[in-house]
Amino acid sequence: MELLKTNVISRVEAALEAIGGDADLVKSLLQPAREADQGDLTLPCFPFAKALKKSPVSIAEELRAAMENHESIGDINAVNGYLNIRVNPVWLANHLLSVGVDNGMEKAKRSVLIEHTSANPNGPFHVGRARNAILGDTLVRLHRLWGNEVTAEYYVDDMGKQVAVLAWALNALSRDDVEALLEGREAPNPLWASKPDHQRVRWYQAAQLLRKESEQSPEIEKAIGALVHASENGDEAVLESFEAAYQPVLDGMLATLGRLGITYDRFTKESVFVTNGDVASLMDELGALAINGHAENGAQYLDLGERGLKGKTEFFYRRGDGSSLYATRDIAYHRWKWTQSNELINVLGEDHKLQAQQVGLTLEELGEPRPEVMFYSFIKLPEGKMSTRQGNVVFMDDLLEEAKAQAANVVSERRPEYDEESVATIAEAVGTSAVRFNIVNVSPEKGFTFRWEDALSFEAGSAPFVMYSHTRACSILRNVEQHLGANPQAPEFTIDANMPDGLIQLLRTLAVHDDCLEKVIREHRPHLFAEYILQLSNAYNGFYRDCHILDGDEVNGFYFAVSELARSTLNSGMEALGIQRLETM
RNA sequence: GGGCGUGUAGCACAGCUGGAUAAUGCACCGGCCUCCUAAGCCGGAGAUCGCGGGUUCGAAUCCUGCCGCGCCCGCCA
Repeated sequence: MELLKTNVISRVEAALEAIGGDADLVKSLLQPAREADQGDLTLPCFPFAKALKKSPVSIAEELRAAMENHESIGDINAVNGYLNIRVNPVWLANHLLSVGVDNGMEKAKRSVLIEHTSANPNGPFHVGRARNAILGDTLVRLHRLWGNEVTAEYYVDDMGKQVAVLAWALNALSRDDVEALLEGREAPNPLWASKPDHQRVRWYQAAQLLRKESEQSPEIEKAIGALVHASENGDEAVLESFEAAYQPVLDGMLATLGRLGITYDRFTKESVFVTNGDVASLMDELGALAINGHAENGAQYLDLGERGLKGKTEFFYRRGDGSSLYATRDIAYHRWKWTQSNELINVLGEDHKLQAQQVGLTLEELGEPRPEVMFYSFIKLPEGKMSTRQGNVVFMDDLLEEAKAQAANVVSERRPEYDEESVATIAEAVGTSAVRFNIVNVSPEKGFTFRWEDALSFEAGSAPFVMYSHTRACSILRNVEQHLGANPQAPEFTIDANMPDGLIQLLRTLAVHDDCLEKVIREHRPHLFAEYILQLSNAYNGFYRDCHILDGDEVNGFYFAVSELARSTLNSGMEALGIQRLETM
């Protein structure tokens, strides 16, 4: 609890000095107490034992006696060698209700460019890719909650083999060809018959099969290779045909993402950096570097071993035929990004770790900073890795549809009085929120296996739990407004020093909102904020249990003010996590 | 083989810039709707923190060795 710490640190330091200890250690040692029932802040006294030649237990006791009081301090105790400080709930309530949860903290607003998703537009958005989009979008929202200006950017891979395959297939294969080739595979879901991403992926999959199995494969490879080559040399006509092939697919993917509340401020096409000459001049610059090397066929690389890269140290950026590689274009893209913003964050799968390092080291070699990266592990199916190519996927469209259907079952079971339309609205909100939450809730670097029963969990520890607490708060607001009738002014109140546990617990939870958010922003770890919002919901439920805002004819103004603060904090936190905020459910 | 990551109750997952009794959810056992939405609340049971060494007053957390799992090690994207 930074709020309490800033208020009491000088007293702790003074007390320590008074008994002869090293006060410089307090800053790093004074920390949030793990045993929450003991206090909000704790100072372990073990490190002082040697210098003072006393036991930690007696040092803690002496400190407790030497501590000068402060209005923010509720009580102080010394247990097992720890000096524990508990916040004064009345002071805290006053502070939060006048200043708000951001503690009046000085925040330097930054401008941040976050690139995420950037999936190849060759088929419907599937769950394997979802972690990137959901983590990225959540990071964008969290930065906005903190007050930063954010540009969310999608880097469109509009050249290279994947798009070339799609473009070739749409041109060379008839619908009958495609269906004949894919015979025996699972039939497409008729629900998405009119969605172009679901249609066109059939051509892509058929082409991949042909490339692998057909006897005419060499010719196909040649045709596709020619397209790739042309695109990489900036052939406008080919690039246009590529765009015609992938754009409807991308639109379909974006429709799916939109259903999850994920949107982008800008789309930047990879090919731009080829056609505008940035890539060519970049390659010239790289060629002049001291660590540049030439292969026999004229290909060029940087030897990044000199810059600390381990393993294979040669990083190729130019092919023998003079064309660029994906990573080369990525470097050009990053140089451009640095002209757009002074803070860059990329969301990347763990398979990009090596390349991100190569790109980062090369940027440094060029005198540019390297971007920050949030890496995540892939979502796998119990049967193994997902792949559009092999048709071994769970499409996000299907997951969301299933989530909605299952949520609708729950809603109509619990609220038989709701009409069909309300059920559908609630089910959509619950379904999409639950899917998002179950993905942000786990730390990105942890491997993740997709299981339907987890993705569709609607109970405590999931999005609906949070949504439910929020609707309770909304319901209270409605009831109070109704009660106040023609006189809608918020009731005046005095803060009653006699506070139930649930109330104190809620205030303490509200007080650490910004501690958590600050850390989450600094370390790119959205799951910690998801956990915080869960705690806040839980604390609200405890408050709801202990504090009746409407008691007979009376509105308890103090409780109502706390409820409203919790409601708005939940509301903004849910927005940051992409959880829908329903007023009834 | 090398690099990076990961291993915590039956399952899932938090804690990892060292600090008290390892948090939470599911599943399991028991209790709570004449009272602001029970998608909730209260209580119980369940953990050799992968294994071995080391550093420390103190190790899930740091160091080291081993084992399992994942990703990467293309003039692909």
